[in-house]
Amino acid sequence: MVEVSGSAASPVSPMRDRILEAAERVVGEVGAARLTLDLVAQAAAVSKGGLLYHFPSKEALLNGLAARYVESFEHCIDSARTGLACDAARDLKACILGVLGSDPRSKAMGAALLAAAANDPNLLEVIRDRIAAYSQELVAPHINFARAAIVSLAVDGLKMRESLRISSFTDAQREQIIAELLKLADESFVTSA
Amino acid sequence: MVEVSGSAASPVSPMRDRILEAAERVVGEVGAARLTLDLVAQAAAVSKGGLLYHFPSKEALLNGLAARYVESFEHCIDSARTGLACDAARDLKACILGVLGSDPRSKAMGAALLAAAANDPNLLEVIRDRIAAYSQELVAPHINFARAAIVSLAVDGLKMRESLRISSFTDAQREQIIAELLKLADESFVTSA
DNA sequence: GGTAGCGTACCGTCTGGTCGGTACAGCACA
DNA sequence: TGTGCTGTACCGACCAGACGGTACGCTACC
Repeated sequence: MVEVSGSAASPVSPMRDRILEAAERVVGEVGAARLTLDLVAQAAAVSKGGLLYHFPSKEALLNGLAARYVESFEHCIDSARTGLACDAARDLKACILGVLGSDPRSKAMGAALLAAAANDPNLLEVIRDRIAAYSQELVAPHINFARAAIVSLAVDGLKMRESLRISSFTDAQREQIIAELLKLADESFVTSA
Repeated sequence: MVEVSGSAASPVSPMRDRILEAAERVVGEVGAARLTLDLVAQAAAVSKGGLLYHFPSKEALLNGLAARYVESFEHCIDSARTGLACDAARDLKACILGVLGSDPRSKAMGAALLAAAANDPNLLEVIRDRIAAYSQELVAPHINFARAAIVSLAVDGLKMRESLRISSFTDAQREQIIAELLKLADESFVTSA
């Protein structure tokens, strides 16, 4: 798809990223159903031809959005993990802080998910796989499964509400919730016996 | 929007409901962005003219979907509340059981929300208001706010995952989670002091 | 005959995608 | 050094079909 190396080792083309960012903006503003190639092209300050050069079809663009969504999450979680102590609840805590850590871009990322889901439910398979993998990690002898699952579900729920802009928590309440989530994460790992 | 009363006091017309149900099915199958009037009409076994008689525009149809979504939730929660003891955590528990109580229809309801959000973000205002009202109830002197919020967020998260069909929990795991949620709901109300 | 409820045919616009063309950078070669 | 060739990146006009919405007809019922 991309040359592995060469003279121009550009990180997957700046124009591609510009288009994806523009697409996220458009989705956030006019809704996923009104996401048109013309609108995206306009928002990215590129011609429709130029857009279609990088994304041969609308489906390709949506795939790009979905992929970017997943990658962004992975990256946020990974970078959150590096700053955490190596206790048992580390991964779960990284999830909390990574997902809810306010990446300015992430506001629009939820819209990307929405766009993908709206246009083609099959695009959700990437996310389904990812969630299945994470859920699997919650099943272990020393973990209170249900409690850990609730933490991860609450993270999802809050993230989703914020993406759809239907959350009504104040910043202070949000902080409280995150703190409580971290506490619950720890509690999920205390040996019950 | 709807006549308050009149000769034909039919419970908002069976055809209307048939159309809305069909719309939910279509959204679930082909995605919110491909929700077309023709497709809905076909799924409801009605002509396009008939559809447009009940919903003068696509926006009206989407409004109907959003309203149905909210009403369905209210109804589920209310009916769940009647079967619960009158303790402090009653409302929160009703939320858990009402929302997650497997209403066969509710699978498609999330898709309706999605459709509304995708086509017109403003349609989410109804839901935003509703959530704000519920969130407000969580702020009270005898409630552990953060914990109660987490319960409600986890309910949302699970509901959302199931609506988008990206949940990977087994039935047994789901039961476990619901049981734990109920436990957490109770814990939210124990007097800390 | 008037109206509610629904069907059918049709229209204008929007939209995804195609296609021919342009600008330019690198490169070989004389 | 200049000249022609080639591939990349991008532009913009255009088209065919899809889609929302309109106009109008039909039937049953009062």
